[in-house]
This record gives sequence, structure tokens and C-alpha cells, in this order.
Amino acid sequence: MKQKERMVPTVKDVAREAGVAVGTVSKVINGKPVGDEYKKKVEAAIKKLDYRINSYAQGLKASKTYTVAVLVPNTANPFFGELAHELNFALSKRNYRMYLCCTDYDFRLEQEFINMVQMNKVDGIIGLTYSPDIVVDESLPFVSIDRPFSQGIPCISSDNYNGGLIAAEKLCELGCRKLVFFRNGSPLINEPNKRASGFEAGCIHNNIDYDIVSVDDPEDPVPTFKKYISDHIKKGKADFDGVFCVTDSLACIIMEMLAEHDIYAPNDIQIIGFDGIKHFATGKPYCSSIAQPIADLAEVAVDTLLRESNSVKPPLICLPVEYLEGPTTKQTR
Amino acid sequence: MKQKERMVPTVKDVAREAGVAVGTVSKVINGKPVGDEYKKKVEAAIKKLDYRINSYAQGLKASKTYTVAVLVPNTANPFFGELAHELNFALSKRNYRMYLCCTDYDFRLEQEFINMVQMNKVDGIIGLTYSPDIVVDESLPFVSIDRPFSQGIPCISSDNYNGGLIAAEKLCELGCRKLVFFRNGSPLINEPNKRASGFEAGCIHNNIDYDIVSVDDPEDPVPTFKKYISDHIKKGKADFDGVFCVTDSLACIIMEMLAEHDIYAPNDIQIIGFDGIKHFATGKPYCSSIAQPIADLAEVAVDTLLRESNSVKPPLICLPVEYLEGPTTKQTR
DNA sequence: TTGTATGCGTTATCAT
DNA sequence: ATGATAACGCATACAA
Repeated sequence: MKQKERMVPTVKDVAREAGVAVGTVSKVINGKPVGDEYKKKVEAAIKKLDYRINSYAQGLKASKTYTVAVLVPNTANPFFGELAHELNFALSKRNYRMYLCCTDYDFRLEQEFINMVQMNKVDGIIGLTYSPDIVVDESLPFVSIDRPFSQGIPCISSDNYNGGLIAAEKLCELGCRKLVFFRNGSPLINEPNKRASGFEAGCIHNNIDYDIVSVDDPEDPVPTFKKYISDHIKKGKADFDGVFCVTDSLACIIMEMLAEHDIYAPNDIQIIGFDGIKHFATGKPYCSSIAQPIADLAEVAVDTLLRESNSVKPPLICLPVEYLEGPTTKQTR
Repeated sequence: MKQKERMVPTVKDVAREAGVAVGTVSKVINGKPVGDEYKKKVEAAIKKLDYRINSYAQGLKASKTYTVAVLVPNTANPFFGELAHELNFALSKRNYRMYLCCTDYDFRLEQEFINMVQMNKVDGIIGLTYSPDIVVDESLPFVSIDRPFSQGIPCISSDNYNGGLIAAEKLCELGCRKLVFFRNGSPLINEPNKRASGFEAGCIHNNIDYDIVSVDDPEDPVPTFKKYISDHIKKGKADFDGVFCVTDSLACIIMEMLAEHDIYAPNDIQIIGFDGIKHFATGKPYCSSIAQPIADLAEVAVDTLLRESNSVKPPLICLPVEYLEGPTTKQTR
């Protein structure tokens, strides 16, 4: 039974069916000029046989695959989940496919995935990565999110410094007298770590007292923060009245800790987070926040990646952030 | 400059470098028996040239791509975000790559993506889809999540019927006298719609009074639910005291509506949702809920998809759900 | 304009 | 056990 039983049709089959040559079929497929009669016959044959191009054969020939690999830590996290969604949107708008890899902050996985997709001849990689020594082929376009690399790799990021600045300014404007910045995160040099610098600058500029409580990644941040908080509460009252947290996630955790001391936002204390996460059902912000423009980040990352071929690569693109009023600061009328 | 400037090395290059034939190289790569001397030489050459297999060439030859396509509506939704994450985990554990498509509930996009990945010769598709008339090639393994298809397509789902049953039982056990089930969703025949049936069965079995308030997809569910609620509140008191919602998301929305009438869970009313969504930062449930085993769903979906080749296809696999005690029901001691 | 032949990188089938 | 060669499906350069 050499007969192709349930064989998927190829250009050859289409050509035979249409009574033309394979070259002609190829031209029709790719929209190259072809005689009208031929075109019709070929199109009919394609429909009849339900022919689909084989992108593997195509990719082999063209070494262009219309596929981009995306690395994020974990789509179960709302920020990364939305980022993945927006990247997917930006890519599919341009008719690109997206390989997704959730790295779970695992350095080894990050590198393994990059190796894997390099075999797969992706047209580029967009990565929000943590491994200190990612190695990616020079010739493969790479765009980093939130983390600068030394080489000619573009980094797309929110304007974190300015976000920190805005947070400090806002808390001052809202009447706070003593601010605290809580931060947990990676010890890497990355963009989000500029939130602290911006915050400090804002505090100094407003000549306000402040503390910075910072914890690097591997440790469990909870005890450090808990200790700071209980150390700074006397008689049920905190000696700080404004809090800026490096993420909304941390803001929620800090709020829980404060609640144990019967301290609540926005009356006892005002809190601003970072990211602008919205409640999954109601769409309301969990806390006042510096909101990141996730859709824009995705759009710019994809645009930068795909246009990269011939233009110069900007080392860093910062997108504007915005103050998002939520339930943890006093109303600004 | 015919010289391959920054050409990526192929088996040929490796063969030349190692002074052997291409066939030998291929055998080494694929772990086929090869003389020890040759093997060493080849491996050295591979390392020296930093050779990587070209999966496109491999896929063309083998028509096996170690790639699976996944369709979900939107990874920004925590349920789908976690599902995508777990599917990714289950796939990468087996050394499979994952194409992700966020469909945004768009029927056209669903079909377009399926067409696209069929060109890409994926080894299978896992889809949580809504389009009533998905057409996917017979020969391409397809596993559906939460939605049965008529043909021999396996459907993986939580035990939705039983979840509804458990919810009703639980509310009775907690002392409720009159239950309401709120539901919005797709008019399709899908698994989640069995939550209502299970709930009804539970109510009947417990001989308790109940209402079902159901809204199909396209409409905005808010007004219908709002109306039901205000119609059933007299003098600040609702004439129902137990609520089961088709999702946690809806449960949150209903809680907001009730809050406008100064009715709060768990004291004035007890509420159970469905899905078991946890707060992104604190990890606490938003509401008492029937929790879906997302990781198991993913694992079983992938396993079913990849083993499918030769065994019989089960039409429906239901995974057990679990009652998750949250802040919206009274403590069970 | 259309048809033919060659090559992309890999693997499998042969001879050796 | 190893080396040469054909074939996978497509696109393109070249010949007709």
C-alpha cells in the first residue's frame, strides 16, 4: 500500500491536481504574478485538496519562521499573565506565533529554553529573565524586559525611577510626614530596582523623613518587614504614615501585617504600590499604585524585536507610568 | 564573499571537522551505536563548532515536532493564567515546546490559530475553546478542556456536577434555608454548565428551597443579578441566605452588589464560588469555593494528548474537586 | 509568464 | 560499523 492513504497534500499534489507546475503553485501561494487562468485553477486545487503550506519546509528554506519565543516567570502571577497576554496580542497582530516558556525564576530553565528555541530557529526572543549569565546567540534578536544587559540588547521597561519619584511626591502631597519604602526582589541590576532611587530623590526633594527596608530575593521577606513594623509601632500607632511598596503584591502583604496591629489604610496610613494590578473580577485596584503600561510594554517590545534588523538598537526604552488612585490613599477630591 | 561569514554549523560542518561522514554524526546525535573513537571525535567537533540541531530540518524529515499548541481565552485571568502555567510545566517536563494563543473568546481567532498551527505541524492541540464549530484535522490529536465535542475528542474537566452538588450540600450543612445559584456563561453545552445540575440535585436531595438565576454570555450579567437581588431584599434583609456562584469571579461581583445593600458574608449570607482562585499576593482564597485541580487538569490533558496515538480515547475525564473553606462561609469548627 | 532543477539540514537506506 | 545518497516540502534561479 504505497498509496498515500491519508497523506497530507503538498505543492506537488496541488500542481498535479491543477495541471500546472509546482513553481506556479508556489507563486500563487506567495502572491507573485501568475496568469489569471492558472491562478484560478491552482486556487481551486488548493481548496479541493485542503492544502496547507508546511511551515517546517518553508522555515527550512527561508530561515524565517514567524515565531518568537517569550520567557516570563509565571503566568499565574497577574502581572506576568497580563504581559504574556499582551505580548501574544502584539505578536499575533503581526501574524507571528509565540512560544511561551514559564521559567519559574529557574536560571537553568531559562537557559535550557533559550537553547531549545535556538534550535527551532525562532526569529527572536523576548525575555523577562533573572539568570545572571544568559547566553544567547549574537545573531538572534533578543529584547529584554525590565533588565538591562551590557551588550547591544535593547531593554524595554517602565519608567521605574520616575514611578518611585511620583510615589514619594504623591504621599507628601497627601500629607504624610514620614515615609517608608518596602522592597523585596532580585539582587540583580534591573530596572525595577530604580524604584528605590526615584523614591529617595522624591523624599529628598520634599525634604521628608524616610526609611528604606530592602530585602534581596532568596530570603523570605516576611520576618524582616514584620520586625520593622513592630519596632516602629508604639501604643498602637506607627511612627510612619506613608508607605511605598516595590510591588502591589508586597503592598498587600504589608497591609496584612499592619492589620494585625489594627492599622488600616487609608486612614491610619497611606500606601502606594507598584504595577497597577486590578482585581480579577471587579477590575478595581487592590491599592493605590504606580501603574505600568503593560500593553505598551508588549507592543514596544515586539516592535523593537521585529524591526531590529537594520536600525540601531536603543539600549533602553522607558515607558511612562501613571499614578492610579486606589483604596489605600486619601481621596484627591 | 561566498564564505559563510557567520553561518550556523550543520551536520556537514561537524562531519568535516571531525573527519567522518554525516551519517555518523547523525548517529552520535541520536544516540545510535557508533564506534567509540568516532563518537569522541564527533562530540569534540560539536562542542567546538557549537553545533545545534535544526529542528526545522528535523521536523520536516520526521514530521514530529515536539510542539503542542495551547488555546486559552486570556492569561490575564488567574484561572487561565494558572492553567497555561501548569500546561507549560507539564509539557516542558516532557521536552515539548508550547505555542500559546490567547483567543480572547474570539471564535475567528480560535479557528485562525488552529489553521496556523496545523501548517506548523504541531504534534497536538489542547484547547479551551468556545467557537461552536471548531474544525480541526482528524489526524491531529486534539484534547479539549471543559467542553465536550461529539467526535472522538477527549474532554478533560473538573467534576463540575459534583462540585455543584458539594456546594449545595455544604450550604445546607452550614445552616442555610434558601439558596440561590447565580450563573453567567456561555450558552454552549460545556462542562461548567453542569454545575447548575449538580447544585439542583443537591438542593432537591436536601429538600431546600432554591432559585437559579442564569444569564448567557453576550449579555451583561450585571443588571439581571442586580434586579434579582434588590427584588429579594426586604427591609435590609435578603430572603435567601446561601449563594452559590458559577465562578469565584462572579462571587466577587455578587458580593459587591450585596455590599451595596449592607449585606455581608459570612454573617448575613454565605457564599460559595467555583474555581478556588487565590489572592495573587497573600495566597488566601477570595471566597469559599469549589476548587478545581488545575495542575492535575493540565497533567492529564497533556498525558492524554501525547499518549493518544495507539490507545482508545476516553470521551470524558472528570477530575475531583474539593471544597475550599474561605472567608465567605461560617467556620466549620 | 511557466516549467525544471537544485538546495535548505536532517535522517534512513543502502552498499561497503 | 561506517560512508554515500536519496528524500522530506518548499522556494528560487534559471531555462524555455
